Order: sequence, then structure tokens, then C-alpha cells
Amino acid sequence: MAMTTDSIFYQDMDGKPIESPNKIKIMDISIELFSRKGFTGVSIRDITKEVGIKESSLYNHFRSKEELLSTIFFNFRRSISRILPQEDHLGGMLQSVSPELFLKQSLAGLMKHIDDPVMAKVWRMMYLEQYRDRVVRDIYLNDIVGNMLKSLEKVFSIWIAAGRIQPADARILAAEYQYPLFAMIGVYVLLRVDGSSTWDIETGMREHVDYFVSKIIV
Amino acid sequence: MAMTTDSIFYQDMDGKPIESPNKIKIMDISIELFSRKGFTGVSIRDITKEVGIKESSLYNHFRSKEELLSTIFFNFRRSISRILPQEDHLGGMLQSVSPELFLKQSLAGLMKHIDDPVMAKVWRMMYLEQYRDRVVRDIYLNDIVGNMLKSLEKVFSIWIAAGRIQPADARILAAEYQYPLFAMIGVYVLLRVDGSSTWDIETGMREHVDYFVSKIIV
DNA sequence: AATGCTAACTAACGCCCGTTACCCTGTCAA
DNA sequence: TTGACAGGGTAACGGGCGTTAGTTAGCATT
Repeated sequence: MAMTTDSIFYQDMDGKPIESPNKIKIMDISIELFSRKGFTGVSIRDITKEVGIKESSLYNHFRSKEELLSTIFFNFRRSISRILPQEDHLGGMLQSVSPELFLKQSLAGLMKHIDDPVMAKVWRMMYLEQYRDRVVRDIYLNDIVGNMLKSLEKVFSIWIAAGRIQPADARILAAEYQYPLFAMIGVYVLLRVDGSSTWDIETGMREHVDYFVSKIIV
Repeated sequence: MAMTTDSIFYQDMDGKPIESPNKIKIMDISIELFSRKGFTGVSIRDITKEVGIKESSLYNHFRSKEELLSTIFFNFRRSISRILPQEDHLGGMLQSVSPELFLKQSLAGLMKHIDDPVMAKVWRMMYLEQYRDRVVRDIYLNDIVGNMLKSLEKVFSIWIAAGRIQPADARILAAEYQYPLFAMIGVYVLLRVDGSSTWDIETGMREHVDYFVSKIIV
């Protein structure tokens, strides 16, 4: 099996950067395997065989299989929080670019996150473990769906107040804009499991932004 | 654990109706357990203990754990195919009701399927096993996403030709209408895992239909 | 030179896994 | 009355599971 060496800046759950090469390798390979077979479908032996160490050695790095999973999602959470527009910068950014450009740049930022070879797999894990694991469910519902909708609602209400788009309920606009993208991201991530072409769904995302913008501009 | 006795008309994969009470019980309980812990997270012993038979007796009904899973999705597929509007009835139905009413009725039909206590769990299983199982992936991408988009595209193009809605690309309209619903259904199904309130997301679905209709009527 | 720490190792624990071979009992058609 | 058969049961197979105890080699600090 191919090995991922494109490793991200992983951190331990206490905030310390993870530097030990084998510990990084454990993370990379766990993400790869969990994303394809699910947490319960992968054994410690599967992981350590791939890493090239004995199973007992894994326990020098992680207290349990659960802690390994938590560490992966801890890093995902950190990483996701960076792609949301920060409230305090919002005012300036919104004045300098058009709504259309802003939305297209946001989409590009999101796609960049999903296209990262490691993060793509963690997105897959998130969709996969949601139903089994309450923490993962919360990450999706709060950190992703909830936060994105809230921050977009803010954006739309600013535009409405400034008369840059048609008056409407900002909360509904945020939902209309974002929910299709969530569904399309799901399909996109799914297609990539088999390495199928994602051209159609990527086009769909761009068409959605265009359609949406055409309906809200003054 | 609560037992589901509200069982559907199950069929074997060769089309024969499943009538043996314990075989129905195995299906119901498997669906319950698989939907909460995933296929690999549930053992034959978990299932048979709940049914009240020995594990060897399960093999009087199913050749393997895999066949049990396949039978569940075989029945899901059958059930899903019934909620899509049939092409041949389409013409008559579209003339007699307004676009708004038609869309609201379609949504109600879909929600009824998801609200069925058994089918709700299989929807959850589908989202859960998608990444592990190619067949499930195909059910979602083709039977659900693909078919619904195709049939909606047909509907919109008929309306456009009849001048009942504003001219537009029917394919894009279908996507704009349906994708948000897919995402919202995902959230809806997820919320039901914990028994959380689904009021917000159900409202969101209705608001989406209203918003969408308001943007397409002539 | 001695110390402590990191991270590898061997070996094993007790338990759970899917599945099978075989047996027993009740029902119902011939 | 007999015989097939559906659907229960017992017992066990070989193997995989997560995890732990104890050991050891290499390295940096004192």
C-alpha cells in the first residue's frame, strides 16, 4: 500500500507538536486505513504492520486505539477552524471585494482544505464515523455546519445592511448557499474513494455559486 | 433494548417474501444495531443474543453476515424505487397541480420514507457504510442522488416548456432544489441518532422549498 | 561514568470473531 | 405412519482482537 509522507504539522492533544517519525507515520497510516475501512474495521495489527513496528510499540505513542482516533480528530478540528473567516477581519474584507468574488474565494478555500491529500481522508472519516461517535457528530454539526452557517449569516446581513444584495432573511440565504455545498462535498469525497471523476460535481459547485449570486444581487 | 415489531414486507434477495418470525426479527435487530455501530462494529453474537437464538441458528436464515447486509440493502433499494415519481404518470400529475404543490408533495413523500422507523435506520446505515462498501456507494450515488436529479430535471423542463416557471437550465434547477435537501436529510438523520430536536432542520427544509419556489415562478 | 528517557522488542493474557459439523424436535404432506 | 424439512440447539474450530508486563538498545544530560 502506498505510504503518505506528505504529513501535516500534527499536534498531540496537549498541544505539543508531534515530531517522532514513527508517530507521524502511525497517524498517516491510521488515517488512510480508517478512512477506507472505518475505525472498527481496522486493527492495531493492521496499522503497525504497515508502519513496520510491533503492535506493542504503538502503545509508546498512544494510550489506546481510542486516543489515536481522538488525536486525529483533534487535529482535524484545529485545521478546520483555520478556514473559517475570522469575525474581526470580516468588515474590511467585505468592503474590498464583491459578494461574488468573496463567495468564490470562500469556496476555493474550502476546496483547498478538502483537496489536501491527508485532510481529504479525514473528511471521509468524519462522514464515516459520525453515526458511531458522538464527538465526531458534534464536530460535524457544530464546528462545520453550525459555524459555517453562522459566519455566513453574518456576511449576508452585512451585505443586506449595506444594500449590496437584495433584502432577505440572512439566515435563509446562508442555508441556501451552504447546504448544497455540504451535499456536493459529500458526493465529491465519495467519488474520490474510487478515484472516479469529480468533474461533474466540481462543475456543479461552481454552477451553484453562479446561480445563487444571480438570484441575490441588486 | 427496545425491539422493533413494526416490520416491513421484507423480501429475500430472490424475491420471496420473508415470513419466518425469527428471520424478520433478525432483520429488524440487525438494522437497529448496524445503524448505530456500523457493520464491522456488530457481531453475529450481538444480533442473535438480542433475537433470542443461538448464533448457529442465524445460519439457517442467512448464508453469511455479508448476505444479511445485502438483504437489508436489497429491501432498501426496492423501497426507495417506489418514492420516485414514475415517468409515465408525470404528464398528468404536472398539469393538475401547481409547481409549488408538486414540490411540497414530493418533499412530504420523501420525509415519509425517512420517518418510517425502520427505513430511518437504513438511511443511517447507508450514510455509514457508503465509504466501506461499493454497493452501498452505488445505491446512494445512482439510485438516490442520480435518479432524483434526473427525474426532477424532467419535471423542470416540462414546466419551462409550458411557461409555468422562468426559463432556466433544468439541470441546474434540479441541483439547486435537491442538493440542499440531501444535506438537510443527512443532518436530520444524524440528529435522530441522539433523539435531538429536528424542528430547526425540518423548518429549514420547508423554508428552502419556499425560497426556491419564490425564485422560479413566473 | 552514571542516569534517565525514548522507543523499540518478545511473549503472552483473556476474550471475541465468523463459521461449521452435527444433533434434536415439531409440523405437515404423502 | 412415515419421511422430509425447517428451524431450533450444543460444541467447537482456528484465528484475530486490544492490551499489558517485562526487557533492552541507543542517546542526551549530569
